[in-house]
Amino acid sequence: MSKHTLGDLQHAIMRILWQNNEATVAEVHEVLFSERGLAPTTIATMLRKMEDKGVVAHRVEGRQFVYRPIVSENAIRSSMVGELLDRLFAGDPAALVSHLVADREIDRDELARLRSLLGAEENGKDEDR
Amino acid sequence: MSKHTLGDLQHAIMRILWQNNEATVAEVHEVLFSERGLAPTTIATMLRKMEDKGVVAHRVEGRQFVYRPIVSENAIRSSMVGELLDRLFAGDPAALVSHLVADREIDRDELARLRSLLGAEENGKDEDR
DNA sequence: TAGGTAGTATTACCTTGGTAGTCGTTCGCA
DNA sequence: TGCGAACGACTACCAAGGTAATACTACCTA
Repeated sequence: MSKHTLGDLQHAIMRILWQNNEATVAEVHEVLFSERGLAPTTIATMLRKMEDKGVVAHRVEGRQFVYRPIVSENAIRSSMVGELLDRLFAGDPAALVSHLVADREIDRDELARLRSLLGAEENGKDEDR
Repeated sequence: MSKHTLGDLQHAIMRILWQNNEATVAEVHEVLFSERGLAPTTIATMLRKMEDKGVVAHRVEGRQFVYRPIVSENAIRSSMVGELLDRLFAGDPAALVSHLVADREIDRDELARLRSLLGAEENGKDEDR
């Protein structure tokens, strides 16, 4: 059941890898440098730690490491949402949704979209989880 | 805007305080000892750290400290759900709900409840935020 | 072929959550 | 009236996320 929880930076890195399928340290750094001015070694260190954790893997190309994600965005979402669900809402997803609504995180028109979304789910989609 | 994120133990402690309005270290320990066999000093230390963070406060009664929560469960939920929303769903609550549905975290009958819930929200509740 | 450079490896440090032992004080009871 | 129990204060560690300087290595070029 994995239990892959990612920190903020780790998630930012994953987002880049998910988008590009794979990326060198330099490529990841380029994005994260302009976004938050991080040093290249920070990215490299983080990627190594993430490889230890088993969320990414790398192959060597010339003298560069090309990293790729080995857990899907959906799997991460599932485990992190599941954890939040257990911690904050005693595992009850409906309670989470009702919080969203009560908290006005979801506004009028979003509600409409949601309602129709909830109306149309006979699609037995499995995804990779 | 607070940004009060709680760890697992911290949250477990808060749950007790929210339920009882206030509690001594011994009282919190009693619950958490039977649940996870923690030492009393662990609870005391955690409570002190939490007071530093500003999520609880204490008053002295005899030689005991009586702690009370100073942030509401709703405030914690808001900040933690908000953070997850930003991290995992680019701040889009509808995307979170749709993940819940797609992931089968929400089943048939829950969907029904939800749908009616989404139908009835003219309650301009403010809560304490 | 020597030197600069690109790029990874090592090492280090800070913070926060979690866990708990030991220390010091004080209160109540024998 | 002295001693043990109760209880908070201090101190100490570990893990993980985050951040980065420094060290090392190998390649490319003048």
